[in-house]
Amino acid sequence: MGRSPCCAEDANLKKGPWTPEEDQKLVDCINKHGHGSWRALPKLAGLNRCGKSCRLRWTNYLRPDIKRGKFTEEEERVIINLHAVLGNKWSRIAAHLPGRTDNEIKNYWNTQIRKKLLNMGIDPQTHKPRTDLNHLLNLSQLLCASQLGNLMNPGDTAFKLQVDAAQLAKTQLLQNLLKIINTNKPATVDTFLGSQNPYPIEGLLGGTSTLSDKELAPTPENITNNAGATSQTSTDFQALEDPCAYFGNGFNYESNLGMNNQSLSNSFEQTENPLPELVSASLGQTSSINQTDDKTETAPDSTIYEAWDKLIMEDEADGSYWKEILE
DNA sequence: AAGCCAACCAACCGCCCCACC
DNA sequence: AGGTGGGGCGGTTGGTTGGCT
Repeated sequence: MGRSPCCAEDANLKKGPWTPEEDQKLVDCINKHGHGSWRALPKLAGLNRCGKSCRLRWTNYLRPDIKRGKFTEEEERVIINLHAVLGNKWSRIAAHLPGRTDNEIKNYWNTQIRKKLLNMGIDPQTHKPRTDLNHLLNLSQLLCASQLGNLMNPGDTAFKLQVDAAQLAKTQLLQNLLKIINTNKPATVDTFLGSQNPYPIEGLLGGTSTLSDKELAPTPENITNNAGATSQTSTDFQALEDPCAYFGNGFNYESNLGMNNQSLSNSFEQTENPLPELVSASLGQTSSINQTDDKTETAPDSTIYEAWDKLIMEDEADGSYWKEILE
């Protein structure tokens, strides 16, 4: 099935990094003849490369209008916003960023933005709060370990420390769940970018992260970046050429993504409770993404509550702890 | 100084789409 | 209408680089 590779007929074609000489040949040839046919171009240029490789080298590196260097904050916001609308359509996203190639944007997304969103507790694919429950599982494991240890080694100070840690974790979990219950604002990428709490999920769980420290450790830089994004409004979308055009008639990406001014102003008014709307985002609000990708959104919520129930059940043997907290 | 590791990014691969015959 | 070829796209790989121990 499928077509054979364009250059399969000649296994002697060169692959790998381009030399300056090859670059020069390619540029000269395109300047002289243009690139009418990529397949014919290598022969014309005197290159032992396949046409596809030439095209890639030209479009991703040698084209004169390519803008190199670091992405600006504005470019980054445009990428995030467009990705929320378009998904991994890198070439479509690149069309809105003059001088940037799809490959460059894709790399930047995978190496920088993706990590930033994960840091903020946002799923980079759905642009919604992460729904993996590794944190809860870890917490549960910690609780099990502490309880088991307590049973087996009642006099062991190390296990007592574990028990203390587990109780601290419980306290934080309870406090954060109460906050969430009292929170009812819609979740969008931009409310997270504008949030004062850049680690919504981590905040919920009091920092029992399962990602590596490098990936998730709150850094001054991250916090600064997030704070700097608080000025973002829907004008970021307005600044784009016309994202609506992608969807033909009737698609209102602003309202579907919760990007209208009302929701934005609401989100900024609630800065006294910076936690994300983990509950309302999936139980209440239904964005277009929700509607098209519902299958990924239902199970995690119930699992969160199951984990919560499990915690309560585990503590039922000794209910005094919860009585103390609730009092 | 050497080795290890993580991050970055250029380039490749395989598939898809579309124009042309 | 169906086959074929070329170009384009998105995912992935692997080489390079820089930081850390």
